[in-house]
Amino acid sequence: METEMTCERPEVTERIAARGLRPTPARCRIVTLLLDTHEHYTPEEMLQALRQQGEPMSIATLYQNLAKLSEAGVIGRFVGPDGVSRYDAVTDPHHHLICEVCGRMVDVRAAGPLEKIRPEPVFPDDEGELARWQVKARKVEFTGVCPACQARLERAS
Amino acid sequence: METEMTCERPEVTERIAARGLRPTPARCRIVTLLLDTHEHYTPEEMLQALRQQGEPMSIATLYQNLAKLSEAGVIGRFVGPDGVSRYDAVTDPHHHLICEVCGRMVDVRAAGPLEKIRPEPVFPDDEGELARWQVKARKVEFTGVCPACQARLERAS
DNA sequence: ATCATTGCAAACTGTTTGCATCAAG
DNA sequence: CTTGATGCAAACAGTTTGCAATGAT
Repeated sequence: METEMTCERPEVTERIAARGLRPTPARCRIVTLLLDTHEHYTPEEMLQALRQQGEPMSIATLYQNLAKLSEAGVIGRFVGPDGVSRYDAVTDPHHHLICEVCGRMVDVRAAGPLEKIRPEPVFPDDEGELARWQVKARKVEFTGVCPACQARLERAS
Repeated sequence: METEMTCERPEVTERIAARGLRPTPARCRIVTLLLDTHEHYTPEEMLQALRQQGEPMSIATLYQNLAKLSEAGVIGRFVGPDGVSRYDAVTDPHHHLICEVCGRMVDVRAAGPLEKIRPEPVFPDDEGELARWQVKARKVEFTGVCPACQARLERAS
């Protein structure tokens, strides 16, 4: 039972250390997993993935480290439409494209005049107040049908 | 202990019945609350609001009815950034403007060439697959600072 | 020696379900 | 009389925390 003291990959070690966290084995495994896939894992899914790699981890340790890593900006975190936290390796602001059939989600950038999109009131009474908001950012959630589901739907029709 | 058999307001009764649900007292109170405010209530907040109006309700009844009402399209539902469900009276597709300081959220429409905003890959490997997605909708989450928080921040500086 | 990390178990929060009671069609 | 609504209590799922053992500096 040898204990690996740092990550195998210097890339990972550096990424963690750069944010002032110690690159412990648990953290390295988490970050490596996220970097190698472009998945948006829930904690539970990560646990399974790590278990399959023969590198299991306590659920408490996982949650503790996910919190630290995401607070430090080493990994990204958001809450899915089902209310469950999800984590990914992309920390820069980005957007999501979600398949309305299977729920799959891919990271995307938004091309086009995003800054030109402005909020306007749904309720007329909000008009005045809305004008005094300072709008700083826009995040777009694209929904549609992924290629795999399009094929499946066609076949079924 | 008289039992009100339908809503006081025909508007509310109709809205519920139009979707094939019986306008029971509990449902009427929920829908009335959402129509009268433009809040995005969590179930817990609704419970408090109803209690203050002297019309409390069992938490189970509340959850059961929120599920039915939102599935039937009588009310809108979404999951907030904290992972907690929130409900509002707006069922048409719309967008949100969120204060990054206090978390307040208002319903907005998106003005501008929203259809012109298109997803493009973050990872080059996704390029080919991304082109084959069928993009159907875009939802924008605006973030910024609300007038009240702007004032508070100014005062503090 | 000190401080951070790990991980088990227990606590907590938001949500759902089983079931008995009550009201409506 | 049959079906649906209510509400209490128990069950659940995701997440957090207390704490003791372990490992790193």
